[in-house]
Amino acid sequence: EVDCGSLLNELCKSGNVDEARSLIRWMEEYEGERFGKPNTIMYNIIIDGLCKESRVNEALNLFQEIIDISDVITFSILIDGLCKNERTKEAHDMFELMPQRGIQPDVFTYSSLIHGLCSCGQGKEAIRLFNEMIDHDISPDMPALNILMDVLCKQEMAKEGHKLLDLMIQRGVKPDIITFCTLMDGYCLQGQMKEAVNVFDSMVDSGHEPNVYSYNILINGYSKDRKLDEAKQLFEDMHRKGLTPNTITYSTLMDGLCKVGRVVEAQELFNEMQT
RNA sequence: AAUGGUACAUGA
Repeated sequence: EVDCGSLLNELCKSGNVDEARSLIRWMEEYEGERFGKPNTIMYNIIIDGLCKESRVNEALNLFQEIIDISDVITFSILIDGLCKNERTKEAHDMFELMPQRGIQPDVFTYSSLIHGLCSCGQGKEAIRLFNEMIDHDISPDMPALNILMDVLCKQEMAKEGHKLLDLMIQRGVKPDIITFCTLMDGYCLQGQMKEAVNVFDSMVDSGHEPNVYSYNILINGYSKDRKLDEAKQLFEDMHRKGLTPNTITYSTLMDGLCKVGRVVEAQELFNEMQT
């Protein structure tokens, strides 16, 4: 059973959802002879695999077939899948149908929907849901807090986000590198580079080695603020730390340079990137 | 120890 689940998982994660699906069909057919019935976990693996390939309709069809054995994970997978394919309305509907099936949303379900709503500009509703989650005595874990941080930041409420960070520290919850990066990006979005750099420093102080995300975020902040010398400086710092810039690093910096007319430097970067 | 959620750029 467990090994079969692992196999299905391997297949899905390596882009062979169809193989995994046939395997399940096979199990359904030979049920009782060699194997037992496929269980909820196995179906969840397939449904998630389909969603991750943007085949949400197929995922929904399979869901209809196995709705009687679906669980909170099945719902979370579908809500996430719908949201990531710009179908937040349906995700929301599905969320509201859960209690009718006797399934209560958990922190993953809320997080998926909150994140989805935030990504399609429904920050207010996202915040309302976060509060609803708290009211239901579901305590936010690190990813859930990071998602809330992102919601606040994308609403240009970096200052509120900063309060959330302080609150976490005060309560003995150790923010992770994503918490810091998300807040840095929030300050960058509002053009508050001094604050962003402050967060970068507190990130380092709390023992997190900056990664490519941390640098990309600050480089982007400076670029958008037309401070290309600072941005280039960070690009150098990054090298000195032994970090390898990625495509995002290059396109961020090249875009910034182009937009202030430093096209030659952008071209140089482009050449460097090819090697 | 089989399944779900979180951070960065450009472009249409």
